Amino acid sequence: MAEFLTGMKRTKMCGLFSREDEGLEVVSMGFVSKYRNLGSIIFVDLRDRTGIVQLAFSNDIDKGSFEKAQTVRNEYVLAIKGKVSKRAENNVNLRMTTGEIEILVSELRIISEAETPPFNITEESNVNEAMRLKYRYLDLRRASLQRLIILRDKITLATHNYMSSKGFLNIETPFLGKSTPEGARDYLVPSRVNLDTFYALPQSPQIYKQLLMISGFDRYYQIARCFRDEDLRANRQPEFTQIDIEMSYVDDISDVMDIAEGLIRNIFKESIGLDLPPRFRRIEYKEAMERFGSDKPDTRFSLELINISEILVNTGFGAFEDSQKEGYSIRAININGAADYTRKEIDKLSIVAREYGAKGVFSVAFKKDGVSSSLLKYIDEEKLVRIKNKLKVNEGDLIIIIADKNKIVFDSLGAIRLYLGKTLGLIDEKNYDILWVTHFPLYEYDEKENRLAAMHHPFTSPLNEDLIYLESDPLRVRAKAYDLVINGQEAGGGSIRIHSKEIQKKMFEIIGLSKEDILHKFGFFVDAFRYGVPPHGGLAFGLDRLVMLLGKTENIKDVIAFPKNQSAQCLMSDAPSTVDIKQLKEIFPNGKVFNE
RNA sequence: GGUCCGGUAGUUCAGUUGGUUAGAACGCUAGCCUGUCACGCUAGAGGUCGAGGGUUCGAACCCCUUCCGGAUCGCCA
Repeated sequence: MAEFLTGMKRTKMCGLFSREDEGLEVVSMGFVSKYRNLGSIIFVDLRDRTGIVQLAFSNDIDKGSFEKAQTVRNEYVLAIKGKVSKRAENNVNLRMTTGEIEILVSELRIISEAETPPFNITEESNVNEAMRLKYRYLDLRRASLQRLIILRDKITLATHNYMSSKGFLNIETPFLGKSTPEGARDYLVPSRVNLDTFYALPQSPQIYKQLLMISGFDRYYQIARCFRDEDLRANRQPEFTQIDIEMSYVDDISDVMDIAEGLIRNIFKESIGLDLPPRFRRIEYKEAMERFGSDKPDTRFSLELINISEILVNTGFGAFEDSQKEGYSIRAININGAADYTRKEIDKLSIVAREYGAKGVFSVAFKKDGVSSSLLKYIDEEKLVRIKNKLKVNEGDLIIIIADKNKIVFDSLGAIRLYLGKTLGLIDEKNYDILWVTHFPLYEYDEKENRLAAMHHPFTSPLNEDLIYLESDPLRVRAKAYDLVINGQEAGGGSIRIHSKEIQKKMFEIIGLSKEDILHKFGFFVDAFRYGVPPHGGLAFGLDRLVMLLGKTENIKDVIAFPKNQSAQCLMSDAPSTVDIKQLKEIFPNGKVFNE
């Protein structure tokens, strides 16, 4: 039978006991983490979120609690009264922070019994993720997960403190909003009061925060939940959290980046005690793509891409012929000391490349006894020397070449670079590599829709000096946009926004929105621009990704208390689920869900 | 939507050129044990081999279908 706490007040949490408590009468509470019955003495590891303390029960200390302790099992919830005692020297456990003491129990209350859990709640247990998600509340008892949830709290607290200290107001924006089907799919919520109409859950508070600037709040931030109905990944959930920031009277990207740097520095300091440099490196988008094949480069290792189009043009080799065309190129990386790679190892790189649309890779191995490559027929000695010089090749090196459209070359060679960085152990996992990527293109070409699309979002301001190309050569226009990249992951990004109604109108036109589209989707937003708009800008950090980076985990589920699985289901509560027909009839009384 | 990997005891896994009664570790139950901390020792319980169909004298193993999970590409303004 479960007992009550009545009269017992906890004096200290389990993991906080130390030698200084020796001799004190204490009250402690927690879960049974481990139970060791040695016959005439019983040890229990009592666990709470701060750690573990060892309890000792024996006839010599208290007969009643000793007998009761014999019925205790793992995961029981206990409350105990006892005396902190220093352990004999040969019984000290140096692996526990509380290992120098134990509590000799004089009163035991079994507050709650527990059935045997469906899996072992230990750090070593390596359990199927579906099982862990079904019993999420048990999985969360593990210290390694609690550590991440606690880290998340430190990060949000550091955020609130810093933003408040810089004069930013924490303002909430609606969950129930208007569907704006640019970009990701919206989660829709039917309205019962207004038949046949729908709210959409926000993909981000973007429009609201810009309206807050138009309202004159000047500096806003919010730790905001966002929703996107897209397919999931190891680092993507249908609902996720952003640290969302917007500020007025800014024009230059540095105005926002300075605040963001301060925030990130404060977060690192407060959460893991790490001092970051006073300035983060900056690299322009074009350079990031050319050197690393990525707009979120992992610069913890080199292995950079080199453009060799110029050398291999006019070789007469079919696969290289396109490289003369606009938007095509031939690029290579030099893998030091890899000349003796087997066919299989090179094939593996080819497979990586093909995932990103490349047809395959060409290799040139500079072996001791000569150069080996399927391209030798097409490359004469002079070209070979030029390649060697450009890629700084030494004997024993292997170069990998990809020729295709720029996007494919960057994506596939960039992926090979990352693959090699990981598998060859070129990455120092202890370090944090932080940099800004700036000067993104304002537009990209959407081949499927056959139109221009905003690379960031359609409220992003063009660079002043590129405004002249807005109509004549829009793909040449760069944006006042910036991404913060940490260890090759996009931690956050933002931009200076358009504050001119003329440019905003032009922007909508260029991405192919008709007058009706603009009115229907963004009418209220365009209206607001008629009544005075302070120049403004901001950015958003992915909170979940920040916790992942600082907590050194690769799985976003580890940093969210109750995450969804890859099919966007909650295996614990079984959401989403069908609903009662009564509920449906209230929302769709005519049985009409859509008309075409 | 495509591709790849996986599903055997409560958990993590082993197990096929198709052949008696499907194993191990941890966990669980019972007994013993006064210094354990991955306690130890002894004994025991526990399985529709994801599901359905097929091939075969015989299927965890081979074939087909299907369900479930994970990774990844597309997608994620």
